[in-house]
Amino acid sequence: MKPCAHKHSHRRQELPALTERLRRQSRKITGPRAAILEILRQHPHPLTNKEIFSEMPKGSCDLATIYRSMHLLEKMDMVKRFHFHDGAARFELVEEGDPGHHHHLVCTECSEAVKVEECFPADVEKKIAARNGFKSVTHRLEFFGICPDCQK
Amino acid sequence: MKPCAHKHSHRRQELPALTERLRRQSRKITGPRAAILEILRQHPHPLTNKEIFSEMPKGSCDLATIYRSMHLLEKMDMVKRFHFHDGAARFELVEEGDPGHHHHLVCTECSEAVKVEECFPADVEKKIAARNGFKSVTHRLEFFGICPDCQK
DNA sequence: CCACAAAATGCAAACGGTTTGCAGTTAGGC
DNA sequence: GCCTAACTGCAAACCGTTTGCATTTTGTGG
Repeated sequence: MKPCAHKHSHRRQELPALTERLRRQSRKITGPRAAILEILRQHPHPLTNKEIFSEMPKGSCDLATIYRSMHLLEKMDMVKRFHFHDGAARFELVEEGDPGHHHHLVCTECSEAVKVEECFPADVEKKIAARNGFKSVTHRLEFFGICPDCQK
Repeated sequence: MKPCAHKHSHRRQELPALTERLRRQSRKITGPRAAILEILRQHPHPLTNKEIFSEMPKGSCDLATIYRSMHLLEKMDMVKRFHFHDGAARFELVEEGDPGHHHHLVCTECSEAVKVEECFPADVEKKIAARNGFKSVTHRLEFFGICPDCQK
């Protein structure tokens, strides 16, 4: 079987490589954390804490632990947090070194999300920042619509 | 005194014109609603429900009433709802007929927001929608950074 | 001008996502 | 294997928001 060659092949990070990053910061590799990372690895789409929770062998860890883990992983730049239309935060694994900045096209009916490669023009963003004297400017951009399945 | 001639003069809608829109849909002009509209008129920036609440003569209405009013006004396209970095929804008055689609540059420290005229290129958005078979696609875009005051 | 129904309000309880304090558990460097 | 920093479960609290219900108000049509 050939190595994966998708359009935008994010060759999936191995679990050991991920736990290695934890160890490097003297954070512990615990059951819950390994499970969370494995679930994120297997779902290349943004997941809510609840979704992660329900993917885990039931009773294997507390929801609060997931919330805490996601904060940790976020601070370590191992996951990126996204906000869609509903109130719940969603998380995606991020390649090491990769800023993980990208956007999604999200279905407002079923919350299905597809990655969008296009981004807001950097030079325009710079101009907006400069014009207003703001520093460290980024943006949050998501597209919303009705996906093919939900159009029926 | 000359009529206002700001850079982006949104000549402010008169209160009677606003209440007229309510009446047209056989909604009632109540104390709370008039107060809310007046407060929005005087603050050309997105306000949270709590902010609106605290601008009102204290005890003059319940927070729940504001939440309900904002839903009504939103459904009537009289206000637009925005989401910044913190969890709270914010609202801005919208000119009649105007879709009210625009963006903001928001300070992550103090939540000050300035309107941004630039928008994501419509043709690119169309392409993204078409490529994925999505219908009725819009976007949500906000810029975040540190405002001049908070840089010190 | 009044009566009346539809619309709107206050209050308090409940909600969903998220955070936190605390006491007990565990990973992993020594 | 020991010991401590790191982590966990549990339950309570938090924050923005929504809702049910009994009561009040608006403005219409008579």
